[in-house]
Amino acid sequence: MSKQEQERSVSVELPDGSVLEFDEPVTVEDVAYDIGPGLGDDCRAGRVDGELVPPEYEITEDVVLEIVTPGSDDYVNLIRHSAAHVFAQALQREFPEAELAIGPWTDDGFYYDIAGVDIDEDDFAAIEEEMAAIIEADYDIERVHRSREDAKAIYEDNEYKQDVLETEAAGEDPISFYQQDGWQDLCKGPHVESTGQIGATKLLQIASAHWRGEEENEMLTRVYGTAFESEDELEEFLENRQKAKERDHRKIGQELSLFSIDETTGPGLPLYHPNGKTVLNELSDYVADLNRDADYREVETPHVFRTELWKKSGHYENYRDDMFLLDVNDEEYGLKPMNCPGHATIFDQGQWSYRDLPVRYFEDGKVYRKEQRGELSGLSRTWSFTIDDGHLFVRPDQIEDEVQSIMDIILNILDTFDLDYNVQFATRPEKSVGSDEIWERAENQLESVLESNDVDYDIEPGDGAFYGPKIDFAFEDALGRSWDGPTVQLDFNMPERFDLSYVGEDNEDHRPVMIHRALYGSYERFFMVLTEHYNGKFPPWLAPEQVRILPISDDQIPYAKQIKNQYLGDQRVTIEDRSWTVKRKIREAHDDRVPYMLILGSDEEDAGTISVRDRKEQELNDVDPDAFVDHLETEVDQRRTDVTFVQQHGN
RNA sequence: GCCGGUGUAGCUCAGACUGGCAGAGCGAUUCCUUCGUAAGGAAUAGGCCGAGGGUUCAAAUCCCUCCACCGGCUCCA
Repeated sequence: MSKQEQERSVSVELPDGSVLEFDEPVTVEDVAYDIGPGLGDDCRAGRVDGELVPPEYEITEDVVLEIVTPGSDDYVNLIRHSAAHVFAQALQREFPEAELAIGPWTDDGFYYDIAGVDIDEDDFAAIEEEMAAIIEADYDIERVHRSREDAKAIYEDNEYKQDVLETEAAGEDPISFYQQDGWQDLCKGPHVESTGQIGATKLLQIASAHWRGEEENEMLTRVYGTAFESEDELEEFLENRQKAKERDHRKIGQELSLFSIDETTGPGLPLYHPNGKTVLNELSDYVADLNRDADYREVETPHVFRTELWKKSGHYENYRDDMFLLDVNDEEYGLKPMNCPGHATIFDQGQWSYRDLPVRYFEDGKVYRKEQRGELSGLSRTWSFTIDDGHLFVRPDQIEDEVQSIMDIILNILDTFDLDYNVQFATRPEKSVGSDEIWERAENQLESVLESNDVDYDIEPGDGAFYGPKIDFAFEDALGRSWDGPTVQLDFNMPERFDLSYVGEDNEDHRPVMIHRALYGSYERFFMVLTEHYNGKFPPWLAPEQVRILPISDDQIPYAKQIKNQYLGDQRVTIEDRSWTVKRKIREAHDDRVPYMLILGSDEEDAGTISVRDRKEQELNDVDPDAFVDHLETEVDQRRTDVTFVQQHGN
């Protein structure tokens, strides 16, 4: 290192905002010791400008630094990274022929991609036993550097590690390795100091992945696992994981008879049962109200069109392989994969003045897309689904206002359902139509709305639709997988293709801009998200069965009918008339997640009252039926999430 | 589409490795019970063991092909 460089100084900003100045060279560990000797001793890694690095990492420019110590949030990532190594070592003890690819930590654990070995989950026990032995032995985990030449020799027979040497580690010499107990792995760290510091670890599942995530590359075996500082945290994680599985919409969908997908009727083609359709209808009514309030006009288009339409729109060119095509009298038709070309055609039937715009259409439009077979899954990925699809035809000067008002509706909806979400702003993809100027303009307009609404969002470069940039709202399912929901997409392309126009103030023809927007996204997916979000306990306004009346004995069935007819004509109410014990009736109602049970015995009948029990196991006796009905109607009208009658009317 | 796993009663699952009468619990039906807060009792019915082909004296079980589902990867207008 030259003198000149040594004299250079770097500034290091710490999480509390303070800034320290150092002369180069300085490492993460040096900084830690500079702050305090205790911190220096505890320093296990650093997060430098967002990236996790080992203590020896040399800081060569101004950075933001967080010191990682046992107990800090990042420390679990070191544990998981080291657990991945322990797994790999254990694997190779059991299966010496196993070839290692890469083994990073993830949000909730780690994985290791391996090749050359045929294992399944039955092998986990043996490998975990070996892992436990390695952890028990508490081997030191040491970072060593080997020459590029040595590294190449070590991985002579491992094409994956060679690939890593040529890519991630390109230009590096020496190469960073970590070793424990004589076993080593090419790795840039960071890790914990010894295998004994891995508090608890478990292998979770076996899967597969293409090398480097490229479809043309070969398939590797991927073993997922997790690790924590303590056994308790692992237990908690496993419990949560189990609970999440219980919330799976496919399971709840069957339990509550919401929907089914039948092998005979076809894959990815959901059949909605009465209970599911009730929820869908409520959802549809809700957005129909919002749409009418925002001056949308409802339209309807058929499920099948001539493919001429998609040749015109450009979808045919891009997606014909994923469309369901039909031969009708030697003409090609296809099930519609999108609603927008139909809506554009409707717009094109009219003559429009600049004063008529924006024109806003909406339709609950069922579309059909032949998704990859391996992707079909419950309601999250289907061949047929319904989009609450809106298309706006606007003047260029109206874009921002319109996108803003769509934003308002979406944020309002998300609030109604109390949903967590992530927002992505997706920009121009490689395969796209439209000029540079058009794209830039569209992207700027969307981003400006995001900024002015103070929405947190990630930019996804190149992830936009082929016709325009978009804003996507994504939800996570019970298993942590992310799915797109609401969306706003600008489209400067389709108006061109359909030669849409309006007459401007200047009496000349002008090109409108099209905005595609969905509030739920697809009903299927949104239904899935809600089912899992509520764990099947739908808010009263959505619940397929809002009230179940439980007569104590058959003698009260007439009274039950009377209560239902007299007070609950507008609600979804059933009477449990099976000759079961009361205990059994209550248990069943809880299992069915019915918001409210009305329990009617001779006491209630004599007094003309009801006993109300809610699904939160709260109960109130001697209730005036009118008071209950009023409350329920309010909960439904206000689309409240919680059932609150008992706590609000109890003592 | 790719890799791996799994398909047995309405549901959850045993049986499969090692071929030899297709099972359990829940649910359903019928009867008894009429019940006061999370499963009352008894009996009965219920199956092309995903589909097709093969091996075998004999196939839920072994082999092949296909279909569907599950997990992951890739894709996703």
